[in-house]
Amino acid sequence: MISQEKDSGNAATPDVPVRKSRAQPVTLREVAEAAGVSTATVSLVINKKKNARIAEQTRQRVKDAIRQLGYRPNAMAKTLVSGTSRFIGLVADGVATTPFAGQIIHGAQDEAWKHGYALLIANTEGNRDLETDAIAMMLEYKVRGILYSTWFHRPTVVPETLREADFVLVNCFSPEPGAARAVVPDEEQGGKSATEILLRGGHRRIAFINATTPAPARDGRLQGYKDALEAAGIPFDPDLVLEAYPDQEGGYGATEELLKRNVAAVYCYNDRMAMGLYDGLRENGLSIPDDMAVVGFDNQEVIAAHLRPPLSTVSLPHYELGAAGVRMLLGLDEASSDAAVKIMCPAVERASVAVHSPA
Amino acid sequence: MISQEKDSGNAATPDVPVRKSRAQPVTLREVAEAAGVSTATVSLVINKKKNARIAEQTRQRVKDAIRQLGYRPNAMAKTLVSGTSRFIGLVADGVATTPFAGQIIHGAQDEAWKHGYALLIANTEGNRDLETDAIAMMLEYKVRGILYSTWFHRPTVVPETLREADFVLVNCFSPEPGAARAVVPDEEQGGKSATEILLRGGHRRIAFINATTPAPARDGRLQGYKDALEAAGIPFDPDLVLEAYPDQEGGYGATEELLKRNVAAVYCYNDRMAMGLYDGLRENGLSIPDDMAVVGFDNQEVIAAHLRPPLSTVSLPHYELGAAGVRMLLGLDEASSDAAVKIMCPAVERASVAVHSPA
DNA sequence: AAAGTTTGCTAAAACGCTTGATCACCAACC
DNA sequence: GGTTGGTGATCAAGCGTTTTAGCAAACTTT
Repeated sequence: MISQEKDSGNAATPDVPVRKSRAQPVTLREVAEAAGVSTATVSLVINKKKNARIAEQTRQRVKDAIRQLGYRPNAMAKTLVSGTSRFIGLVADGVATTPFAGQIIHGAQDEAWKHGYALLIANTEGNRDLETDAIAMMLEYKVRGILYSTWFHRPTVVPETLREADFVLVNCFSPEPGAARAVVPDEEQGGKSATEILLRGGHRRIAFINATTPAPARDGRLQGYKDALEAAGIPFDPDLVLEAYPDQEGGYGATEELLKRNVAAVYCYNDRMAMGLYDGLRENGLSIPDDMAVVGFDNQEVIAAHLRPPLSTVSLPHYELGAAGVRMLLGLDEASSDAAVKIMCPAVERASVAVHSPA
Repeated sequence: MISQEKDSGNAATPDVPVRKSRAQPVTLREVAEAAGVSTATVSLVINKKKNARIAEQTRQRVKDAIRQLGYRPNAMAKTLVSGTSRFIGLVADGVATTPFAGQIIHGAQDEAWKHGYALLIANTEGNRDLETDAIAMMLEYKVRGILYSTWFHRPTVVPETLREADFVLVNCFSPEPGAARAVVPDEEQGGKSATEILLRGGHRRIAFINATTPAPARDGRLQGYKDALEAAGIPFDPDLVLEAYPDQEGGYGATEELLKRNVAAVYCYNDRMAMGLYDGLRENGLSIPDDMAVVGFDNQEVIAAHLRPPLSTVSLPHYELGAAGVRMLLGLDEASSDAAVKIMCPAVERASVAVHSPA
C-alpha cells in the first residue's frame, strides 16, 4: 500500500516549463515517466505510427509532457536502431572555394532537405588523402549516400572507398562506362543555345572564341556551336573559331584576332573571356551590341549581369546539378550508370545582343 | 559433442579479404570473433587507450582482423555512448547562395576538420521556420555546437532554440551586449587600410563613395576613412563623401558627381561600385590610375583581380571568419560575449593605384 | 611458500530509441 | 458461460559501441 504511494501521487512531476538549457538532455524515458506511460507508448506517439492504438487522452498527455520537458529526440539513437541516417554526404574538390560552383551545395542542400535529409559536406581541395578520410567519415556516420562533385565539369576516377556507399557523381563523370551514375551540364545544348542567341539576333557570321584548355566543355561547346550553325543552314567555317586561355586576359588578348575576322557577332567560351573582350572592343572604339554582339557562357552573376551592357550568356545549372544529384541518389530520378544524365543550360538573354539585327 | 563442433572449426571464419560492398556492415563483434577476443579488447585496440594493457601479439591479431573484414566503426553508436558527436552545425541565411561568402563555409570546414569535426550545413535563405527546423535537426544530431552565419555583416536576433546549443555568430552580431559570442570583419580597420593605399600613393584629396544602405559596413568603412585621414593630418571634408547604391550601376552613376569634386583618388564602398565607376571614368576618357586612382572593398576575386587595370581593394576575410568561428566555438580562441571579435581585412594592392604619385 | 603486484583480458552495464510479441481488459456473440 | 474480437498499452530484445570493475595467470617480492 505505502509502496504504491510513491507511484501514484501526481504522475506528471514538473509542471513549470522546465527549460533545460544544456544540462544533459531530456530522454524518452523521462517523458514516459512524466506522462505516466511506457517508453514504447511515447515512441509510438512521437512517430505517429499508423497502426498503433493509443487513446486520444493518452496521446494528449504524452504530447503535453513532451512540450513541458522540451524533449528532443536523440537522432543518433534512432539511427543506431534503423541502421541508416538521414544524412547525405557531399564530397567536393573545391566547390566551396569556387564562387559560383557553390550553387551545387545549395541545390543539393535544398533538395536533400526537401526529402528530410541533411547535408554533410567535406571540401577536399582535390587532396586524395583528405578525400579518403572524408569518405570514411561519411561511411562511419552511415550516410544514406554520397555526392562526389567537382568544381568544373571533368572526367574523374572514382575513389575505391566511394563504392562502399551509394553514390552519384556531380559535375563530373567516370570515363569507363557503366562505372557510376553521374549528372553533368549539357555542354552541347548550351553551346547551341548560346549560338542561337546570336542567330536570333540576325547574325550569320558568328565567331567562337574557344578555350585552349582541354575539357568536356571545350569539345561540347564547340559541337553545340556547329550544331546550331548546321540547323540554321550556315556552313561551318573553321577560320571563325579562335582559341585563347579562358579568362579575362585571354578574352582581351583575342580582340585583335577577332577583329581581323570581320564579324559582328561572337560567342565566347565563358563570361570571363567576354569580360576581357569587352575591354578590348572598347579600346578599339567599338560598341556592344551595335558593332559587335557578344555572348558568353557560365552566367557568373557577378560578371554577366553587371557588365555594361549586361552580357547575354548561358547558365551553368549548378543548382540543378546539386538537386538532380540528390534526386538520383534517392532514386527519385531515373538514372543509368552507362551515361551521365545531362542537365540543360538555359540561355539568359541580356543587352549584349540586339534584339533585331539591322538586317 | 556434435553441437560443439559448430563453434570450434576455425574461429576466424573468412580468410579471403571479404570486400563487403554494401551488405550490412561488419560490426565490432564480428571483428572480435574473428580475432578470438572480446569486443572490449577490440574497442581498446581501436581507440589506442593509453592505459589499456594488451599484448602486442593480440593487438596485431585484432588489427589484422579489422583489415581483413574491412571493418568501419559505427559513429552513431559511438556518439550514443559519448553523448556528443563530432559535428559542428553551420546555419546560414544565404552563404551558399552568395558567391564569395561561401568562403565562410570553406574556412569553417577546414578548421573543423583540423580538429576532427565534420560540418553539417543548412542554408535557410533567411526563412525563420526553416531555420528553426535546421537548428532542431542539429540539436537532435547532438552537434558539438552551431555557427550561425549571415552572408553580409549585420546585426541579427539570436533564435531562441539556438541557445540550447553552444553557438557562435559569424559575420553578424547581437545588438544586445553580452548575448552572444560573435566574430565579424573589422570594417573600421578595413576602411582605414583602403584609404591608406591611396595615401601611400601620394594622394591627399581622396573621395569616398559610400553606400546608401544602412549597415555596419557603411558606418565602419566611413569611420576608417576618417581615421586614416586624421592619422595623416588631413582634415575631413564632408563634401568628398558621396553616396550611391552599392552596385555597378551605383558606381557608374556616381561618376559625374565624383568628377565635380576635382579629385584624383577615390575609395569605393565596394568592388562592384568600383567596377561601375571604371566604366564611367572610361566614358569620360579618363584613365586609371593616372587620371584617377581607385580603391574598392570586399576583394571579390572575379571582379577585383580581373578588371583592367586590376583593382586595389581590401579583403573581406570570409575564410578567416569561418575558421575563427570554429575556433571560438571549440574554445581555442579567447572570446567574450560582450563584444564581437573583429577579424582584420587585409589590403590587396593592385594596379588601380600608381605606386608613386607624380608628386 | 605466502603475499603482493603486474599483466592480459573479459563480463556486463550502459547510451536512447524502436518494434514485434504479449497481455489485460471488456463488449458482443452464439 | 465460454469464445471471439477489438482496444490500449507494456515487455523486452536489440542496434554497435564504450568503459569500469574484476578475474585468472604469471611474476615479484619478502
